[in-house]
Amino acid sequence: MRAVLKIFKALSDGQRLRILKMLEIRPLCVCEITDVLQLASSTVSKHLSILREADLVLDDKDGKWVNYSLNTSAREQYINQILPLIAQWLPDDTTVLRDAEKVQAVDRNMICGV
Amino acid sequence: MRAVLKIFKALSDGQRLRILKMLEIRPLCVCEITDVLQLASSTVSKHLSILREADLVLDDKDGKWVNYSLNTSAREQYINQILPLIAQWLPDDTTVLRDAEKVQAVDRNMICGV
DNA sequence: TTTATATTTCGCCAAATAACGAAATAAAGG
DNA sequence: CCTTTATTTCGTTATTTGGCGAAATATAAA
Repeated sequence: MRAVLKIFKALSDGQRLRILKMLEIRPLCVCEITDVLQLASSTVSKHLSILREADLVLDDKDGKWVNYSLNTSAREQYINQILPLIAQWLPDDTTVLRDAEKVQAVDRNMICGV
Repeated sequence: MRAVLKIFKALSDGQRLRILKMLEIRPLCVCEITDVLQLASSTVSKHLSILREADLVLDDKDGKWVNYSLNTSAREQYINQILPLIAQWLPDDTTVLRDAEKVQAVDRNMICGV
């Protein structure tokens, strides 16, 4: 039950849901997500660690950046079953749509280290 | 996003997950659930109201009892999609199994108003 | 009508959580 | 090596949440 609870707790926050919906578009680094959510980078980092601990996302180090992506082929069935559900949810949510536009436009070389 | 968040928040508590798994067996009244979870009835009532607000369960008044049941045919797709997932999860969880045994044995006429 | 029972609501307290900024860590580039 | 940049960790604070018991509500039974 611990694993399931970790997943639902990870999913029970608006900012983290927004992050997951953004990662459906493409992998993102912390500062790109920070730019969209308009939160402190330490806060975004914490959210991402909660998503990672729940196995919902993967982190790949790429030089000074850490790319986060959806864990679309997890060992756990929970993840494999719930991520597709979320992927088809909220297609018309205004916040999600606005975030998606921002993700399209964002370039880590421009926005990181302003 | 509010509706989805409400659902995930409702699912992100161990006691409420236990309640949902118990309701997979059969509808239950508050005092039956209270007997299994060993919490104050006011606490159980609060948990049930959170599950109801999320549309995960229905409440049917039956005399002095209120029967709670899974909302297996909800209007919202979220509920229709997530309840079947949960139904196939945690089949071997020791707490869930122990709760299930207790649900089989419990009789509201015996345990309510001890 | 009075009493008993089931449930909900309310007020309170302790623990968990989300947010921030500052400091620590790690890698890139001059 | 030294500086810059991206990220994480830590300490603090405000808010939320889960728990309880007492009081309120509603129905059944006597």
